Amino acid sequence: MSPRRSTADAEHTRERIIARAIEIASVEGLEGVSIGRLASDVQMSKAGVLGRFGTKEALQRDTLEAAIDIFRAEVWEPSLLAPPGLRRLAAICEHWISYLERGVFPGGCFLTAASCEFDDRPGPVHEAIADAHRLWLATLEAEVRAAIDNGELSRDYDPAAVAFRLNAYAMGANQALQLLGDARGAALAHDAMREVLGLPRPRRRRATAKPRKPRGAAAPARRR
Amino acid sequence: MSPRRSTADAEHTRERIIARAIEIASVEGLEGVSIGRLASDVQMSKAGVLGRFGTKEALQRDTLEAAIDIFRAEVWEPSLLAPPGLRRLAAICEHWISYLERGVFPGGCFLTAASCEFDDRPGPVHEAIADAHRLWLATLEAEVRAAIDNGELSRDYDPAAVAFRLNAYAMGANQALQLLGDARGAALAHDAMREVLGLPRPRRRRATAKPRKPRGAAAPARRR
DNA sequence: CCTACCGATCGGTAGG
DNA sequence: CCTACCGATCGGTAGG
Repeated sequence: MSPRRSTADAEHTRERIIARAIEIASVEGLEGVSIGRLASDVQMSKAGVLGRFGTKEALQRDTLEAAIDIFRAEVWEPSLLAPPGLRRLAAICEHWISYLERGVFPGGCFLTAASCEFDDRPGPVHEAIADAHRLWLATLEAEVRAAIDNGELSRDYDPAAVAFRLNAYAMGANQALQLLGDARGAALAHDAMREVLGLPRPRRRRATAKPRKPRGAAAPARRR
Repeated sequence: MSPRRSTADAEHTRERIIARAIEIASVEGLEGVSIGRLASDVQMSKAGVLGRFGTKEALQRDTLEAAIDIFRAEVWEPSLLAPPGLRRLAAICEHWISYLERGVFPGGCFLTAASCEFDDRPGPVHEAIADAHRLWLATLEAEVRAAIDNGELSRDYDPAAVAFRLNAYAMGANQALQLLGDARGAALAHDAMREVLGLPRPRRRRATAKPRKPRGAAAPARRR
């Protein structure tokens, strides 16, 4: 056999395990990923699966990390094509809504689900989720500050308030789409995100059939 | 023994089981409520616990229903003292934030947790959660319509958009408080809720130490 | 990576 | 409401 075969195969096997774990966890939760079921799904023995990670908790951490990588690749990285500040924030919102609408994870936003599941369970998985969330909020806040420095947003805007609201709208959209199966959630969140950023409403998306009024003024998330 | 004793005891026992199930479920999720653990916690046999409900799923439904009753008693019922429309909406927001801040459930908002846990698991528990969420959104929308009819809000306000945003802010506050342990989430949500309703900022709550600017204009959640 | 196994716990049932 | 039990599955280990 080729000298690299076992290493390459091992990496491939690991990726297959993680990919399946992400699918299961996005629907059943990270705690719902059981080693026996995972082994049967990827046609391996339990010991074979567990051997890659050591413990279930390590498997959960690696699964979470891979899911965060997907979120980053879907929402953050494509937004780097836009310049820092308001245009990048607008790009993030577009990609974020698209990520939720397309159902990148079968069970809806993985990070929201993991956040709810582990918000009161102490331990390394909780810490990893909280760190990822804090990092994302800080990233959004940094872009708001850049927009202020660019003169695109008034100095009255509070970066923490804007980040809080954008994140809240994304969670609301995820709930509408996943729990209620209500596609209007994406448009409601999209409108709200653009309003928080003081951006005009874009060409109409699929939304309610209600009569439209002229658009309102931007909604400032001001400092207190 | 008194003729009513067994019935009263049975009811009391049932309440003890449900009360414990709510505590467990708010931290570990509804799926994390196991009959054996519940039995041990309330000092009964597994068969004794299960006999009350028949199946685990029925126990989950009854636990959910009891949690919804608590939410209603904490947030909705005290708001009925305010007249329909804007003043009732303001009261709902106050009680909602207070409910989240006080940690009425040990694991944070039970309904948000259950919504995340069951958003992609079909079945009667999913339906019960979705029904409860739809009812709550419809309740908020009805109050927005009343506020419009009262002339307290402009006809440009979209009731569905307002309800969506209020709910999103509550979820954001819950995440900040539970996942991050960040008490500022309550003030951020409170400010955002009042802004959506066009209400002035109230006397300062415990919030950030940042310098304050004069308050901004109300944030209209207008029809498209 | 495998087979074979560990003790613990799961939801649920039989029989009283 | 109890004891006693069912088959299934859990996370994890021994030994190779």
